[in-house]
Amino acid sequence: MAKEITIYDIAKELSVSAATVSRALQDHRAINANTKRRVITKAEEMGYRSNQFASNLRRRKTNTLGVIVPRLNSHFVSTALAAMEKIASDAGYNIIISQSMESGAKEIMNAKTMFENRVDGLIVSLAYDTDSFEHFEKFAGKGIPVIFFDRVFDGGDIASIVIDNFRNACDITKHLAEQGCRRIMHITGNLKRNVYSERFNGYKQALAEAGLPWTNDLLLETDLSEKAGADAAEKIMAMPQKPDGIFVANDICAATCMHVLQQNGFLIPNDMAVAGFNNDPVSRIAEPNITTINYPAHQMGELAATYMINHLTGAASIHTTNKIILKSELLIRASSLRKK
Amino acid sequence: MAKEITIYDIAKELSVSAATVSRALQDHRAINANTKRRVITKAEEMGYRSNQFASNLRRRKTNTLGVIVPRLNSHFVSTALAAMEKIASDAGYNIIISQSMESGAKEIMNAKTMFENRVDGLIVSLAYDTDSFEHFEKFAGKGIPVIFFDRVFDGGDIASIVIDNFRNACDITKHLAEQGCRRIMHITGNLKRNVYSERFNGYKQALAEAGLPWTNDLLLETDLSEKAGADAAEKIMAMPQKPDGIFVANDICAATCMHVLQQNGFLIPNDMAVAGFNNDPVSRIAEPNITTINYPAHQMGELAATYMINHLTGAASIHTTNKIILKSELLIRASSLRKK
DNA sequence: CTGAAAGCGCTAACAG
DNA sequence: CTGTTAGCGCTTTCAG
Repeated sequence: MAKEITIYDIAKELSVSAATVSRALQDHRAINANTKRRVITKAEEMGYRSNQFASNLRRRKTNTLGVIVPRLNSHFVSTALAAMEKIASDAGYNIIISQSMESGAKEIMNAKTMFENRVDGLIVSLAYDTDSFEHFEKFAGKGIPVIFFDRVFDGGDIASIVIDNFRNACDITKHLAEQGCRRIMHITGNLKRNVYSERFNGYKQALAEAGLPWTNDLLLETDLSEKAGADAAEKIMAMPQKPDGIFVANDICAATCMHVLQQNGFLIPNDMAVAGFNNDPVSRIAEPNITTINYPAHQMGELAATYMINHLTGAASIHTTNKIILKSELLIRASSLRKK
Repeated sequence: MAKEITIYDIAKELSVSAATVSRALQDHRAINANTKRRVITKAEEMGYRSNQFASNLRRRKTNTLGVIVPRLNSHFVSTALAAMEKIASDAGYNIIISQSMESGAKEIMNAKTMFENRVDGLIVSLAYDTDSFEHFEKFAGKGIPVIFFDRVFDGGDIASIVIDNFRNACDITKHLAEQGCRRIMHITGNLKRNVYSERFNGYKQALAEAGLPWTNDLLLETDLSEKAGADAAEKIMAMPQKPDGIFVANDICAATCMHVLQQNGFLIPNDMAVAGFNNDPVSRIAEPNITTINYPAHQMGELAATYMINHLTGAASIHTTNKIILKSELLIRASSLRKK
C-alpha cells in the first residue's frame, strides 16, 4: 500500500514549513495567495488527503454529530434523519447513526460509543424501554449538547423537539366521537414512552369530554408493527362487544388492521371508523384513505440539526429554549368520515 | 468544562505506566488480572473515556464504515441500512452515513469526506446521475474496499450485490402478458442506472417473447416518486391508445398511479393490470394488493456489511467474489390477477 | 506573511 | 507481567 502523504511531505517538496502548508490548506487569511495556490496544487499532485483524526485530536473537536434512533427503517425516522443529514452536511458536519433496536440496553452502549467517539453533539429519539437518563448525563457533564426529538423524557428541562401528542390525540378522538362513534378503541405502543402515554391521555380526555365511558378492554398495547395491526384486527373480531371507532397510534398498524377487518366483511368507516397517526405514505394509499395526524418529520429533523449546529457554533444556545413544539394537524380522510 | 482524564492520569494515580493502563483497558492477555481490575475500577471512578481519535491516529485504523446512499427516506434504503448498522455494530464498527440526494456531484463530495475520515471500508448505492468511477478509485488506490449494492456500475469487476433485475422484469412482464395484457406500459426511473436499464431490457425481452410490439409511447421515465405516480396516471388517461397493463419500477409510484386511475373509474386489474417492484409495505396495503418483486433489502444490507467486515478482518477477500446476485421473486397479487 | 516547537492521547516495539 | 520510548499527523501559540 502506498505511503500516506502528510503535510510534511508537501512542505519538504515546496521548501516551506508544515505550519504554512497546514494554514494554506485551511485557507488561512494570513497566507500569501500565491503560496496557497502552490500548496494546494502540490497537495493535489501528490495525492494528499488530510487526516481528520490528527486534526480532531489536536483541535479537540470532531465536527461529528451522533444520532441514536429506535430504528432506521420507519418512514418517520428515515425522513427525519434525511433532513438532519442534509443540514449537518451543509454545515460541514458528519453524522454517525446508530439504532437502539428499541432496547434501552443497546441505547446505553450506543451512547457510550458516541461518547468515546467524541461527537460534538448528540441527537436522540428514545427506545421503547429506556427509563434512565444516566447514559446521557455524561454528555451534559462534559458540556456536550444533547437534544431529544419525538420520543423524549417526560418533564424536566431537557432540550427537546416534539409535537403536541396530547392535543392531537384529543382532536382525533373528538373527531371520531363527532362521527357518531360510541365505543372508541385505542391501539398504541409502549405506554412508558411520552408519545404513547400522551396520546393515550389525550384520547381519554376527549372521551370524557364527549361523555363516553372508558373501559380497560378499549386499550390495546402492541409494538405497532405491520403484523401487530393484523393481530389487533383478530382480537377486535373476537371481542364480545366490538368497537365502532379505532384510533391507532401509527398509520402502518392502522392500515393492516383496517385491511384485515375489511377482508372479514366490516365496512370502514360505517361499521368501524379508523384513524392513524403520522401521515405515512400508506395512509394516503390505503382504501379508504386513513384519517391521521400530519407529523412534520422532515421539519423535526431539520430543526433538531439546525438547533444543534447553532448551539455548537455559538449562534444560539440550547439552554435558552428547552422545548419546541412543532405544529401538527388532523387530516380528516375517508376512513373516519361517515356520510350524514 | 472539567479536564479530560487520560490514561496518564490513571497511571499516575495507580503508580503504573500508561502502557499498562492502555493494555489493561484493552483486556490485553499479558496483564495481571488484578492490575486489570484496579485499572478498570480507577478509570470508572475518575470518569475516564477513551479517546478514539488518538487511538485511530496511532493504529491507522478507524473501525468505521462509510455508507453513501441516494436518499435515506425510502423503505428499501432504510431497511438495508438498518441491517448494515446492526451487523457493523455487532462487529464493533461504527457507521457514518451520507446521502447523495441523487446527485453525482454531491456523491463526489460525500466520497471525499469519507476518504478524509479514513473509513475502513465504503458501501455505496449510486445516485441517479453518477457516471464516473473516479471518486471511488482513490479508495481502491489506498487499498480501501468499496462494495456497491443495488445501484451499481455496469459490468467491470467491481464488488457488488444485486438482484437479477433483468429476469425479474422479464417475469413480471411475462406474467402481465399471460393475464391477457396486449399493451404493457413501463414506468421507470433514470435509465442511466443499472437497476432501471436492466428492468427495461427485461421488459422488452418479455414483450418480444410474447410477440407483443413495443413502441416509444409505452415507456415513461420519471423520478418514481409518490407524485410521479399520480402524474403518470394523468398522462395515461390522456393517451389516445391506453395501455391494458402497467409495470412500474417501484411500488410507491405504482400505488399512487393505480389509485388515481381507480378514482377516475378504471378497474384494476380488468381495465388495466398493475405491477410494481420492491415489495414495499404499500404494495400489501393498497387495494387491490399490488403484484411486485420481493426485494431482499434486509438481506442485501446484511450481506454487504458482512462481506465488508469479513474482508476487513481477513476472513474472506472481496476480490475473490465480484458479484453476488441475491434471490428475489415475483409475488403475484390481485392488482394483476384477472379472473379467467 | 512564515517558521520553530510543543503536544493532543494513545499504542506497540523493544527491553527487561 | 510491566515500563521506556518514540511517534501517529496535525494545529497553534509565539516569535520573528
